Amino acid sequence: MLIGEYVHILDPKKRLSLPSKFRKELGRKIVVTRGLDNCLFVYSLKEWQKISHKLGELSIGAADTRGFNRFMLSGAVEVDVDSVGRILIPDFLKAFANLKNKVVLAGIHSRVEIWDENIWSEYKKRVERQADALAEKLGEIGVI
Amino acid sequence: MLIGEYVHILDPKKRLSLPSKFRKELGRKIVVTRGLDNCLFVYSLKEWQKISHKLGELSIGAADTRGFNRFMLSGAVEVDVDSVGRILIPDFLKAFANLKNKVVLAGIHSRVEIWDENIWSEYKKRVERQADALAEKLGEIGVI
DNA sequence: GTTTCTTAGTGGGATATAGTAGTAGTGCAG
DNA sequence: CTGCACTACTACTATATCCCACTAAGAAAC
Repeated sequence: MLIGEYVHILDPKKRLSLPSKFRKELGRKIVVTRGLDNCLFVYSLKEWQKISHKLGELSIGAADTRGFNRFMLSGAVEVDVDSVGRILIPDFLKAFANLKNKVVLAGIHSRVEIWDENIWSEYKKRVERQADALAEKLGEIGVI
Repeated sequence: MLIGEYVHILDPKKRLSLPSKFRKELGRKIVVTRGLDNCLFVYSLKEWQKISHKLGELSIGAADTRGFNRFMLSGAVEVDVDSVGRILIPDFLKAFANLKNKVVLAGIHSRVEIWDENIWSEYKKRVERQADALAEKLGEIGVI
C-alpha cells in the first residue's frame, strides 16, 4: 500500500523522482493521468490495466461517456522510470496540474497523487478546517 | 493502447505527423473518417475492418442507421504514412473538423482523434467543469 | 559520539530522434 | 508544350532521452 507524503523537485527538464518507498510497488513502467481537484494520478501498469479495461466497457454512444473517456484516456501517458528512479511529466499534464518547481507526491492506497506544493497546502488547510466533520464520518464507518 | 495528447502542425501541404508513440500501433496504412463532436477518427487498418464490419451488421431499415452509416463510411479515407511518419489530410475532412494550423492528436483506446486546437481546449474545459460527474463516474468504475 | 559507507535526490552534458520545412522530380491537365 | 499540383526525398532544428557526476542525508560500525 502506498502511503506518505513527499516534496520533490520537478526540474526544468520535467523530470520528477519518485520517492524510493514507492518505487518497488509502482514498478518500472507506470501510467500518469489527469485526476480530480487539479492533481495527477499515478498508477502501476497493473492497476491501470484494470481501469482501462473498465473504461473500454463503456458505450461510445452516450455523449457524457465520450467526454469521460477522452478525459481519462487522452490524459493518460505510459512513462518509464529511469535508471535513478525518475519519470518525465509531459507538458500538458504539467499544465493541467499547474505544477511549478516544487511538487508533492502523496500515496493514497493503490495510487500516487501529484500536486503542486501550493495547491496541496491550500487543499490541506481546507480539509483540516473540516476536521470535525471528517471525524464524524470516520466514526460512522467505524474507524474511531 | 493509444493514449496521450499531442499538439502538431498541419502544414500548408496538409501534411500531419503522427506522434511517434502512435506509429507502431497504427501501422503504415491507416483510415481517417468523420468523428463525433467535430473531430476526426483515425484507425489502424485492422481496427477499421472491425468497425466497418459492425456497421454493416446494423439494420438498413432504420433511417438513422442509414444516416450514420453514410456519415462514417462516405467520410472514410485510407491513407499511407510517409517515410517520416506523416499522413495527408484530405480537404473535405480538414474542412469538416475545422482544422487550422495547430491540431491536437489524442489517443483514445483503439483510435486516435484529430481536433482543431481551439475546439479541443474548449471541449476539455467543458468536461473538466463537470468534476462532480467525473468523480461519480470514477466511483462507478471503482477507481476512487 | 564520531567517522565512514551507502543510498536517495538533484543537476548537467552529450547523443539520438522527433517534428517541421524545404526542394526536386514526376505526372496530369490545360 | 507549359504550368500546376502532388509526391517523395533530403536537410535542419529543437527537444527528449540517456548517462554520468555531485551533494546531502541517513545508517551502521567502531
